[in-house]
Amino acid sequence: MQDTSCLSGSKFTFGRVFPTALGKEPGLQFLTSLAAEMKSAEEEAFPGYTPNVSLSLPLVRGNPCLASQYHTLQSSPVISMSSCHQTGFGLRDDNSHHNPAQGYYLPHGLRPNGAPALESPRIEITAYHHQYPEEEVEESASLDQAIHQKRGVNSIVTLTLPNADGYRDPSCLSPASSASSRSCNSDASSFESGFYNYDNSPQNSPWQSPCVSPKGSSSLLSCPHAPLAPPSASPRHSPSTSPQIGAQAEEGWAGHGPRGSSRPNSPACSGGGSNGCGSGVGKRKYSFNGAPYRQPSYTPNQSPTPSPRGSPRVSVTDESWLANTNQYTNSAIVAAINALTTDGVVDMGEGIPIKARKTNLDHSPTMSLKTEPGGEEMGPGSELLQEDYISRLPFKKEVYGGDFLDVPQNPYPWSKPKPYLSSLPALDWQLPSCSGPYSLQIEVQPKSHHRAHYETEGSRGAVKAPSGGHPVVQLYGYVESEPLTLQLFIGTADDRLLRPHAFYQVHRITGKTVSTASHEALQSNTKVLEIPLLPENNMRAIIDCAGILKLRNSDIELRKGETDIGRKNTRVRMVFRVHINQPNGRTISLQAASNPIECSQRSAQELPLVEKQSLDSYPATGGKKILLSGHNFLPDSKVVFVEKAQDGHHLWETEAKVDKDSVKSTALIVEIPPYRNQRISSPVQVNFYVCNGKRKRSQCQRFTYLSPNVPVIKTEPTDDYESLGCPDLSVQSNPYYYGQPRLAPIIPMGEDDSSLVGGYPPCPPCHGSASSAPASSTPSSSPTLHDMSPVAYPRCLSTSPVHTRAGHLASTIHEAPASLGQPSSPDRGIHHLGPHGYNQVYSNGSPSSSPDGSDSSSPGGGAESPFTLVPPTQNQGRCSPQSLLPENASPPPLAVTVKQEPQELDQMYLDDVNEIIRNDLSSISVHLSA
DNA sequence: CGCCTGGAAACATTA
DNA sequence: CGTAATGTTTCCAGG
Repeated sequence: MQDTSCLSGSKFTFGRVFPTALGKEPGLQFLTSLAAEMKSAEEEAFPGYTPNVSLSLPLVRGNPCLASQYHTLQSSPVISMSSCHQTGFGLRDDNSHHNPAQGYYLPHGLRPNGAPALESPRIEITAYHHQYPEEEVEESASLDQAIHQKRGVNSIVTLTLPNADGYRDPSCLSPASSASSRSCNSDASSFESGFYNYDNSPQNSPWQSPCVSPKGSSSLLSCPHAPLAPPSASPRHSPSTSPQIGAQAEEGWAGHGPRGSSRPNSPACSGGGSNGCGSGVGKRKYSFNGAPYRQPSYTPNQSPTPSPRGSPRVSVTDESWLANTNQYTNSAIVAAINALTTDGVVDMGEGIPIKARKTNLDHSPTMSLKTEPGGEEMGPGSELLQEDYISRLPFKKEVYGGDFLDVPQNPYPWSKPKPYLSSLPALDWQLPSCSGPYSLQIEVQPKSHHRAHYETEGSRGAVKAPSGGHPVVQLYGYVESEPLTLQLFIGTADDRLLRPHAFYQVHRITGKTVSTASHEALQSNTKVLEIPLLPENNMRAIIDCAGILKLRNSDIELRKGETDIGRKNTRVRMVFRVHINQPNGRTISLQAASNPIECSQRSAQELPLVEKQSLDSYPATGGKKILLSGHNFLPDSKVVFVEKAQDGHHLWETEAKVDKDSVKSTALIVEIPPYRNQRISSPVQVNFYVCNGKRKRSQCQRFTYLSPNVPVIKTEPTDDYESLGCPDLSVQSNPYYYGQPRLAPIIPMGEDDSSLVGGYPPCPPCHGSASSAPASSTPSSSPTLHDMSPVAYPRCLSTSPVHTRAGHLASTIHEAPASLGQPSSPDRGIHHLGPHGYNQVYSNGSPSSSPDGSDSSSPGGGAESPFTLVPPTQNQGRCSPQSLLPENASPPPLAVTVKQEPQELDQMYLDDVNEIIRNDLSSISVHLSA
């Protein structure tokens, strides 16, 4: 089933893009095919095409929807990506550049039409971007905001949606789910889903056709649906959320003051997963029960969260630095806006509800955005800004628009909108951690466990480092005297592409014990903590101001567009971003994600966690002992080695011998079991996990069996591997990647590869601290991903991944758009699903330079947008700079790396979740198909 | 008094 | 359908 669903999902999503690939082949083939296709596609699409960049952007836009979709897809996508990478790499050397890009692009590709997207995309994209940014709110209010957003409080209409949507939806299934959800939910989500759905469902059609077209992104807008959606959405929203208070109330859904009343059922529902929608809906309703639910906390006005408005800004400091940042960004922003406006506007207009538009219009002027004093206006002000963006952005607009409209009232001051945000890449985009001389690294990783607090609880403090201190992030290679802003948000830690976590939000911690100034902002429903990176501090920041807030599963799942399931989805990563303006007007955006952080009290106490392993590879003969370091190991813990085929099928599974005498809660010695085939000619990658019981498994860790004769590094072999069923193999020296192939792929590509990075392969795990987890690389950067687990989405991988990627891709594209031109990128995008997807688009500005600029992007384009993308090469971002270096050295291996991908291993764990998701997807897909 | 926490009861779902 | 195993969310209490 899952498979099916997945597949279907994928199809939907990007089906167009490479439907065949996805749809057709499930497992390995899937990858393989993808790769092939990718190549072909690329070729086709862009035969000559260069890479790039530009395209990507477009895609993105086009797909805002896509994004959503992909989100959903994501999981699977990953895999694809990998394949892509491989392909890319292998295949194209020529393209190599492209490849990378491709990877990134893939997503675009995802968009099926990618191409189309390209065109329009620009606009759309822009909007897209903007949207997010727009949202930002500042301050503490953020919480509220966040909440609102999530809940839709704000808005009006769809409050919810927006949030959800935000990235999430997209990711999620939205499409698929959306469909279902819609049905279920009804409108509410609709608007969001609107886009998503539209995309999705329609997508099939729509996308491809209409939407896809250029504006795809705008699709929302552009798409008739979109517009419609909004309306409907609004309604929904309204219903659900009503505006502010009302909304809250609604949101409050749950109402219940004390839990007593009833908790919302949510979670469980989610569990239901598939039903999800239906149930979800139901749930919510139930939850609504009238009770006001907790509003208290969030209610808008009140400031729900602790952070009161006041605090937010609190420190002058914050503002000041903010100001700085803004300043410089402003120009860029403005430019972007203008650009955006153009395209976006138009579309937007259509898509957007009247109200929204109005606002937009009004605001538009906004450019000033930044400014906005805000005042209470916050609502307004922020909205304004947003609106602008919104207008541009299809969905958001809608969403926000609606929200905004309603919102106006928001009492919160959120604040000031930071204009510049708007132009920034969406939070679900995958960005590299290194670009050119710059490298964003997590010098000190956060602890693997951090109990998140509920809104009903007081803060549980800032995330800490294993040493007792706090995480530390540093930007290397920046020699300017101008301070920068480090953004922090809570991202997912599953095997899908990194994206904002729907069930967790960063929580700003203030107080005498906090030495780092921070400021909250909202970006597409995701709270973003902005921390100053000062030259005087060597561009290093101690993150002692960030806690993690847990949102109730039921609340989130009820959202219209939300497709993710909260149950057992308790791992997160801290995601850091920095945007560096370049003299040429472009902006380089870097991202680094931390190792996974388990946020559930119970899971943290019971689930085994492998942070380090003394050996990552060994000859197939096995027999050697490995020391595993981590937590929650028990005398009866078991270590299971598994090998899965690309399609997720188990090829081999065996329990390794554990030295029970040496077992400690934090260490365990296991003997490497002999591989099933002692005559492998190339490295075979397998996974292993620690199991304390049926439902208590650690995430999968990677391990590579080497050919007795061959050295590890080999390259490629993909095929072989594939045949074996092994996902990756090799190369990886990095142990951890697993996660997502994406990483690997990385590639240099980039647009230019230029970037340096490109050259490098993905960075391995560099994380600074890395020590701990293996960090896999996650897409984002981080290494860590590991398997966290759970999340499983495994099976779907194939499918899902797609989605995801798409999403990412999209994102990538966005940036690109700006710079790159649309064109090419798009194409590529399409092709490349690339796992990498990430890479981004941005990359180079070159693009911008080039062509795109003009064209394409108009919207946000390059010019406008400030950023350029970076090339990410490594998309993964993660690379740690340092690591990178090394790796670079080893680059070759890289290639290899790419292959890998996916590991679906984890999936097993995830299964629960995955299944659910799948089910949802399947249903969705079904709908779609229908 | 308020922030942090660790623990755990009360609920909810899933097996 | 009842029960056990799991998970989530809300409370409590101590530092």
